[in-house]
Amino acid sequence: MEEALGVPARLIRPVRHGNAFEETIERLLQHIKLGLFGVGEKLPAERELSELLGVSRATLRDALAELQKAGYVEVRRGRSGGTYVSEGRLGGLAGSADLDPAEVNDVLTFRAVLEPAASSLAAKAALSPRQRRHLLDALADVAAAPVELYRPKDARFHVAIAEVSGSPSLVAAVADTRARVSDLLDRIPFLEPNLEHSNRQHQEIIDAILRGDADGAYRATQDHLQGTASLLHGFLVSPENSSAAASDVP
Amino acid sequence: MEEALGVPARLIRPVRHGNAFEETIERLLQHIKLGLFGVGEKLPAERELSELLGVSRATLRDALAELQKAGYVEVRRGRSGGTYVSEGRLGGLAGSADLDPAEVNDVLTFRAVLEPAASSLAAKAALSPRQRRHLLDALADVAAAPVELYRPKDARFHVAIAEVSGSPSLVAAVADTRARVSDLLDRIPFLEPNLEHSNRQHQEIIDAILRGDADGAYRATQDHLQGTASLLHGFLVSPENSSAAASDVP
DNA sequence: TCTTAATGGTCTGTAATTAGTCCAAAAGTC
DNA sequence: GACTTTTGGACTAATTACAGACCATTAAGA
Repeated sequence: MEEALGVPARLIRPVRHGNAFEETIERLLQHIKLGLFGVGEKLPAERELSELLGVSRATLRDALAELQKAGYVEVRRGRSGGTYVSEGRLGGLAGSADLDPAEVNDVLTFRAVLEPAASSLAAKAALSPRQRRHLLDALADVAAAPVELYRPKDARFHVAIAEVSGSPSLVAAVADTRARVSDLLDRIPFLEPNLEHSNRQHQEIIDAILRGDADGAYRATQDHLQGTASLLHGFLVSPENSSAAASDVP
Repeated sequence: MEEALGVPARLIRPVRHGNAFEETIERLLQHIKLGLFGVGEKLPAERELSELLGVSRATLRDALAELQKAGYVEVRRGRSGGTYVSEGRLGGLAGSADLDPAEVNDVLTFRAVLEPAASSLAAKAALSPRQRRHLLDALADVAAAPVELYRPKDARFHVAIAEVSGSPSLVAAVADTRARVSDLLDRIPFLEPNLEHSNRQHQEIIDAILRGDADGAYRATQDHLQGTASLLHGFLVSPENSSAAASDVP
């Protein structure tokens, strides 16, 4: 695992991860899967969305056409038409497929760094009434979600916490990492999650944040992540792979 | 600051930040400024580098030509020729220029999340002799650096800590954030940094990591970041901008 | 010394991407 | 019902980016 420490090649990452078309599809899919655009809701208009994504309308349209063909969205034209997120079609096909241990460790470690910190920052921030409302809305939303919509609502909830932490970079990192975890979860057989337990933990996190208890929020979030971490680690056979990933960070 | 909470538009980021040419220049510059390629050292060969950066050789060459024109690198042809990092020309022109308070807060907050966590993870990991050596080398390197080379060596040191933390994503995030801080520092008048104090803190961090003291490493890193944070905050006039940024995360 | 290998330098054809314009449908507004 | 606005749909020309082949230069190695 540890070849070439310090050799620049190890630290040089690709500037681009595929062409604009592919990256746009991936980004849109990420937003849909993370519940950023709820089922049945409308995406921004093409002209606006292409602007937001920093991509030409032509490229965006190619990507949207692909998503439409795959059944993720429906497109209607005319005034108050637009691109609408389809029902169903969430959470991929629970095919097995091999988890890359390095990817699992990386994403779980990184997430264990980001999310508890986000909760802690949220607790320390002087939250406006709007922000409190936002958190409570997200909490209620995930608590009310049926099992098949749980994952996106859950993701949306955790991103909401990052949103009130005051750092856009942190929000982006949390969203990216959630998407990566989601992709990993799509690759393992579906296990009925313990929604009640999860919701209780969500409540704890929010309670701690709203009463300004940074340490409590940090620890509650840490505990909450543990479940997914163990689940994913359980699907890595080799006992060598466990390492310190997803363990706590003070 | 808090308009449109939860509205998707806020969470949609550009897929690309400019064209491939610009992104490549920026990335190379980042690597040079962060001391990834030391002064006088040779960058990987064009064919290899273009592969690593995921960009065509033509585009990479355009970018290198630009860097050459700006005096950052020198190019020699023939066998064992290549692209060499020039002396001098580091650390931009200490022009004043306006700091964007949002950017300052974002980057300092994010960094305060990432770096202490990286140190803590490094302390918890079972470090191989090579990894310990890598850390000690980086430490010695920064301690021996003359003032004009301090910034890149310092950055390299902190990236080295992230490298042994076991999460490539964390390494990338730390490197990116360091680069952003560096850009901000370039925009304020040069203040002679207290190198001795900084080096003592580096030593403390490494000591804690090597003896496996995660909490100690976390706190030492937190303290170390405080200096830069105060410095940058000092250049933001409005008292409203301080917020919780760069404060500690449990 | 001669050969070879590693490197940057140059060119060409193709594909992806963009910006811009105009068209067509649907729904609101008067 | 006629007009206007908002939306997706379709085309074009220009630019950017790419892959690949080939040339030129230099130093290492036989």
